[in-house]
Amino acid sequence: MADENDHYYDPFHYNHHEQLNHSSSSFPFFRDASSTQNFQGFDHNNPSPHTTFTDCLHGSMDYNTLSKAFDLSCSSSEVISSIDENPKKPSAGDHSAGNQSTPNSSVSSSSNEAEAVVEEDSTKSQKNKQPKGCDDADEKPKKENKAKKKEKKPREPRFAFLTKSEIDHLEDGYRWRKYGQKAVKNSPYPRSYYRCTSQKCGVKKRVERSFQDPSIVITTYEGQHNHHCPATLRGSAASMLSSPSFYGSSYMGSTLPQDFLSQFLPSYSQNDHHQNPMFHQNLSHNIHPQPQQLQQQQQFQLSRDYGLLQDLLPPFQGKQEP
DNA sequence: CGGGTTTGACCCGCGC
DNA sequence: GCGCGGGTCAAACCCG
Repeated sequence: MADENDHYYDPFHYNHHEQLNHSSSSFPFFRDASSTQNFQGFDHNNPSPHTTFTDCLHGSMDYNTLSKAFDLSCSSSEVISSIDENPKKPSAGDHSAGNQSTPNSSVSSSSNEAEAVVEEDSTKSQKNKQPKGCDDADEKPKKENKAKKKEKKPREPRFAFLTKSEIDHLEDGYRWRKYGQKAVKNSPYPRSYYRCTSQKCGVKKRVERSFQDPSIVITTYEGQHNHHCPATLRGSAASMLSSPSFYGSSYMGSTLPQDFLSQFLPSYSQNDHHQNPMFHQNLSHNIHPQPQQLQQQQQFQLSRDYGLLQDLLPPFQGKQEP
């Protein structure tokens, strides 16, 4: 397997050379591949040297800083850790993370509403790069596609976040087409797979509900839109992220690579974000323009417990060791 | 009728 | 090698 990928996808790595080069500074949510799964080691009292957010800081921020960064006024989403799908990861402390039953509930300082994380791409995602159907040729002889699939594309960046909402598929300004749904192991809630309907856009999105807290939706974006947002930004995710409370947060603003944001946020533009009407709106209002959805969408009660985050993730994401 | 959703089958990587 | 599980395909179906 791709040992070359051993150090996971790292937002700074990822396309360092391409889009995020200037962001080499620091991305708050970046989690080093070497770090373990999810938020496991993320212990307040003991910010594990090999884990989670602290890793993101690149020394430029401390835990408190991060916490502040997450202290978003009214976002409805909470970005979680990278979904560590990379099983080969040394299990050092993995199990701790996996212990959903024993979250570090003691942690407390972060009243974050949104936590963004670029999630390392799993090796699995690679196989997806060459969709079977994409070869116009034959539809049936899928086996023939194998050869083609061999070509490994660079991992797409992933960006996951949690959203407290009763709506599974949140508006984000882009149009998505659902192409699959799978049951999630150890979770009563299925995972839905969406693809951007734009022809040349290969951005994918996974949506699943936390098995721990059904009110929380875990949304994972993969890839970058190569087109403009077809619709006015309305989505919670985008709204949240592009809102002043997120982007403009004291720390976020300086740490979140704008390019990165623009990759995922339809309307976001480092040049015009202040012109974006959504940008001025309170998140609580712009999350869902539709009254109905507005009602359904709940304001996220920011968990101060990072441990909760790991709790929210289905076990597989942590690939914790048995 | 076009576009989106559902859903079973299939593919493939990984762990055992 | 086998089974598991995530991810994708694509036919059937649904809906405006």
